Amino acid sequence: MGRRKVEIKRIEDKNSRQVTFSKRRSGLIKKARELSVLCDVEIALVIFSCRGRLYEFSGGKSLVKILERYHGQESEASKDDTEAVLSLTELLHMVQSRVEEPTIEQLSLMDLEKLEMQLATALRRTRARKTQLMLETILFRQEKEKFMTAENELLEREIAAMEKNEEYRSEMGIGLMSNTENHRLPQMQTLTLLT
Amino acid sequence: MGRRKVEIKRIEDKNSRQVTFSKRRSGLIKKARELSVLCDVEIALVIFSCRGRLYEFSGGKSLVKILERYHGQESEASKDDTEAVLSLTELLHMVQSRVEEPTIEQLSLMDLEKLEMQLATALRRTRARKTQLMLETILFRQEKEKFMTAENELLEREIAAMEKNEEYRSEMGIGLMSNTENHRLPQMQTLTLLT
DNA sequence: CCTACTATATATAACCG
DNA sequence: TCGGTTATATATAGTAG
Repeated sequence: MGRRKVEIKRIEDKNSRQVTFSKRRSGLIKKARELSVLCDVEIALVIFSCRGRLYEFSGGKSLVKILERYHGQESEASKDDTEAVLSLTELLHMVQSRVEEPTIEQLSLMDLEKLEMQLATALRRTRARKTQLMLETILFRQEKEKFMTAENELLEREIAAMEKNEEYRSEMGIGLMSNTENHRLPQMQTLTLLT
Repeated sequence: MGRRKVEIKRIEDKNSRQVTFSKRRSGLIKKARELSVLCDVEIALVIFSCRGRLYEFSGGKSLVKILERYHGQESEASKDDTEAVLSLTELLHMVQSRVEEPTIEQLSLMDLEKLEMQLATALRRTRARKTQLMLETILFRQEKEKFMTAENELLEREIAAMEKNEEYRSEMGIGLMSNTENHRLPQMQTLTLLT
């Protein structure tokens, strides 16, 4: 639809390719909007120009909402993370707001990708850090437990030795003896139950 | 562009809305394809019909590839999860293969969403379970530590008492007397119950 | 639900400032 | 690079089968 028919193949002339891109892009977005309104359907349209910029249209709900149907409750799932976690949804919101910001409208895809990368890295680090912290805590407590167990045994042996002395010295041997089991056993039972 | 001009607002007649949807949808997809070819750009177009089906077009790379630009290394980041985690990318692959499967081409959006929900739920459960396990381990070790600290103190007191006795008896040359078990044992039981 | 047919509305290629 | 004009190509609303 123009002065002459055009073949559908890559336009080699850089200039007219850019012009055509600009015109047809707005046309496509217009038609997408019309379809979504006329037929009450959800449409997500994302266009990455080869040299940097991102254009999008989303009908009905926001692009984020529509794309969320792909993730299900991805963002819900990350709510229980200890530290604030940037979900994909939030990332999209950030990207979107940046794109819609008139003053940064010229923000290149490269910039957006850099931003993305940073956010993803931050997220990965946060999660890794959380895991590491929990592991460290567990390992530390394991070590501490080992140490205290050894200490306990030592103390108990000491007591046993003293009791031996006691017995030896007292003719009757008044009963201090069996008490070591009394606190060891509950401990063992507790361990067994909880482990 | 038809026999008469149409207002861009929701078509109330269900039948003609469906007809219009069918016609304009193919038109929109055609135009998206043309734009992507003519101008050598990547385009992702996703259409959710309100009653069930999903249509899509993606120019250049696959829809998955294009949408991946939104996630960056999201799937990379989840690799360190304990159990196998279905990334959005994998989910998209699944959805796409289902959609492209000729025999299941009639798979409804409801079915796809059910599938999604299941995957997301599984993922959420896996993560929650992992967190819970780690927390439980930490709490258990905290309690155990408290218990052992108390026990150590008691044993130390016992030793101190016995040493006192020792001294006393050494001086006076008299046999042993008090035992501290009477205090110690109830205390131990309480601790055991609390642990 | 398509397919086909038109009449008409729209989109846009080439051109211009 | 942008916005407007115009001639033409395309899309599609209404209709029938």
